Amino acid sequence: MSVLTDLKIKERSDRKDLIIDAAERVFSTRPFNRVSMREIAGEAGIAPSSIYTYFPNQEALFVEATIRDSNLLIEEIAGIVERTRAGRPVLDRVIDSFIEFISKHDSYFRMMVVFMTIGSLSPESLKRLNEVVRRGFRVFEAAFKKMGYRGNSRILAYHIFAMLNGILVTYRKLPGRNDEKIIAHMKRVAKVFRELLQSKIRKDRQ
Amino acid sequence: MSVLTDLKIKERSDRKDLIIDAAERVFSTRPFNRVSMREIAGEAGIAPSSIYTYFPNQEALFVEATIRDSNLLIEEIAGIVERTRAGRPVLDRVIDSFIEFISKHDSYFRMMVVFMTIGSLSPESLKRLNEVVRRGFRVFEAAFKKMGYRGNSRILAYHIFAMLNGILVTYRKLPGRNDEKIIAHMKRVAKVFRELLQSKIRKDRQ
DNA sequence: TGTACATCAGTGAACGCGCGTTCACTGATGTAC
DNA sequence: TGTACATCAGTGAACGCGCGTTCACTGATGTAC
Repeated sequence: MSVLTDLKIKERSDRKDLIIDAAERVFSTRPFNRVSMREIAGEAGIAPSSIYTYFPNQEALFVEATIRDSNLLIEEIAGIVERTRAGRPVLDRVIDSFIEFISKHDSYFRMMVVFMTIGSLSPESLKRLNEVVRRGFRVFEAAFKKMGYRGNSRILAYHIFAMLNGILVTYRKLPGRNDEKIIAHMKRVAKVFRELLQSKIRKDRQ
Repeated sequence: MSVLTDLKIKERSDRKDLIIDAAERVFSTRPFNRVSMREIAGEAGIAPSSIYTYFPNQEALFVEATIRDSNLLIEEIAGIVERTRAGRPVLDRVIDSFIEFISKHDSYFRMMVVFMTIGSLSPESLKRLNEVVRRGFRVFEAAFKKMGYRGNSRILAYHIFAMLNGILVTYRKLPGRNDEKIIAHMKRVAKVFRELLQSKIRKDRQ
C-alpha cells in the first residue's frame, strides 16, 4: 500500500512539474500580463480546468515554479562556492553563474519581480518565498567567508543579492543589443562590486 | 493669437497633470494589475473616455507620468551634487535622497519596474525613457567626480543606478517591518557600496 | 475469469467580471456679423 | 446688443475581448467478490 501511495505521489509531482514547465515556457515568450491559465494549459496540452487538479489557483502555480527554480539556482551557486579552492576567484564565478542562470531562466526572474513588486501574496506564499531567499543569503555569506572577508558578511549578502537583482532588472532589456552583449555588460557592471571588495580585503590584510 | 494659443497649451498641460496625479494616486494604493483607466478616471473625477482627449492610450499616460517623476528626481539629485562642497559626503546624500524619493513615490517606482520588466513598449516610449535614464547617469557621474574618483566613473554610474534599483525592488516590501525601518535598512545596505568606494579612493590617493 | 461497483484525473462549457478603447452625442464657450 | 454658427472638451453607453475559476460530467483504471 505504501509503495502504491508513493507511486501516486511521484506521479502527481511529475504532472505538477509538467505544468510548471509549460508555465515557464509561456512566461518566457509572452509579456507577463499575457500569461494566462488558458495559455499555460494549451502549452501543456491539457484543459485549463485540469490545472486546478494540481494547483489550487494561479498564485500557487507561480509560487511553486519560482521555488523550484530558486532551488536550482541556489544549488548551483552553493556547488560553485563549495568546489572553489581558497584563493581562487570565487566571487567572479558566483556573479557569472547568477547572471547566466537568470538570463537563461527569464520566466523565473519575471515571476520574482512580479512577486516583489505586487506585494499582495498570501501569507503562505510569502513564507515559502522568504525561506528560499534566506537560504540564498547563506550561500552568499559562505562565498564572502571563503574570500577571506572578516567583516559583517550578512550585510554584504544583502547588498550583493539586491545589486545583482538590480542589474538584471535594469539592463535585461537594453535596446539594440543582443543577448550575449547584454550578459557581458551585466557581468562587467556587477564586477565593480567584486573589485572594490577585493581591494578592501587586501587593504585590511596589510 | 499667440497668447491665446499659449494659454490653451498651458491649460491642456494642466489637465494632463491632473490626470497624471490621479494615476499616481491609484498606482500607489492598488497592486499594479488593478490599475485601470476607469479607476484613474474615477480618481480624477472625469469620465474614462475623457482621458483619451489628453493621452492616445494607457501606455502613453504611464510613460508621461514616469518621465514627469524622473525629472523631479534627477533635478533633486543634481541639486544635491551641485550644492555639496568638495570633501563633504556627497554620495551618502545622493543615496539617501534617491531612496527617500522613491519610497515616497511608490507609484513611480512601480511603473519603472513594469516598463523594465515588460519590455514591450513602443519605440517612441522606449526612446523617451532611455533619454531620461541617460541624464540620470550623467548626474551620478558628476557625483563620483566630486568625490575625487579618478577612474571610469561611467561604469560606476551604471553600477550605482542598478544597485539602488535592486535594493528598492528587493527590500521595498519586507514583511513585518514598518516603512521607516525599511528605509533605514535600504540606506544601510546601499552604503556598503559607498564605504567600499571611499576606501578605494583613499587607497588610490596614497 | 467475469461482473458490479468505486475512484478520480481530466474535460468542455459556462459564469461573472473587468478590461482598453470607440463613437455618436451634448452643451458650454468663443467668433462673426 | 442680439443672433447664427463653429469649435471642441467631455460624456455615457457600448464593443469585443480575455480573464480566473467552477462544476456536472465522462471514461479509464483499480478493487471486491
